[in-house]
Amino acid sequence: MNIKNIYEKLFSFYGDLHWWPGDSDFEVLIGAVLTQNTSWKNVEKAIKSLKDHGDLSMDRIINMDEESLALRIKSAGFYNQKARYLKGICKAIKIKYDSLENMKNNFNEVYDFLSKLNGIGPETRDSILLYALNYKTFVIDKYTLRFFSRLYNKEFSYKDIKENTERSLNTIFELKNFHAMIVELSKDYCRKKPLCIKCPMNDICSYGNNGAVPD
DNA sequence: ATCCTGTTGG
DNA sequence: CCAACGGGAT
Repeated sequence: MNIKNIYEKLFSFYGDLHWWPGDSDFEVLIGAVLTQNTSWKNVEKAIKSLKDHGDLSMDRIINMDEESLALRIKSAGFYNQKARYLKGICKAIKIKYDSLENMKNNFNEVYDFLSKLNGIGPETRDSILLYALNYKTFVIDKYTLRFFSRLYNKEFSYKDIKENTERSLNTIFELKNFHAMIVELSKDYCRKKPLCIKCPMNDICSYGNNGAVPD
């Protein structure tokens, strides 16, 4: 079973999940930070709150004082540090690139740039690269590692899965939708306490076939 | 290993 | 009531 087959099997169950919703690349970037350890519903509220009081632009985040920004994004949790992160990230982008459009032509440089920013770890970085900047890169989160380790009954590294997936899937759409489908599967079935019996991947999963699981 | 924190679902 | 949440920093 290779990555492409896993993708197809998931796709026949979930189809196109339309990730990531957002009216602009910048909104996607903001959402990537806001959603850290937070459900997407609460991020939507935060973004709506921002939009209700002005347009969502880099300059506005930079010029907004940190406390009122924190208040606007309160529903997303961790609002003090996220407000600080967002301002710092926007300032750094403004200084080095001026706009997100100017970040779309140099993967290695942008990858290193994002990696150094406070508030952007591996998953947020990869999400921004894939969903906001449209680079052909795969997002690995803790769901992805758990999913693959159960599927093959083997521990994989971040690099293992990332390189293998980027080799096997050819389009940006597939990379976007693969991550989306793994997240949905992990919330619906491949949870910490998994629901293997009803899981659409059960018949090819080593963990599901050993299945010490509820009905 | 702990802190950051509001919201929702079971 | 508690667990979980498209994590990251120290």
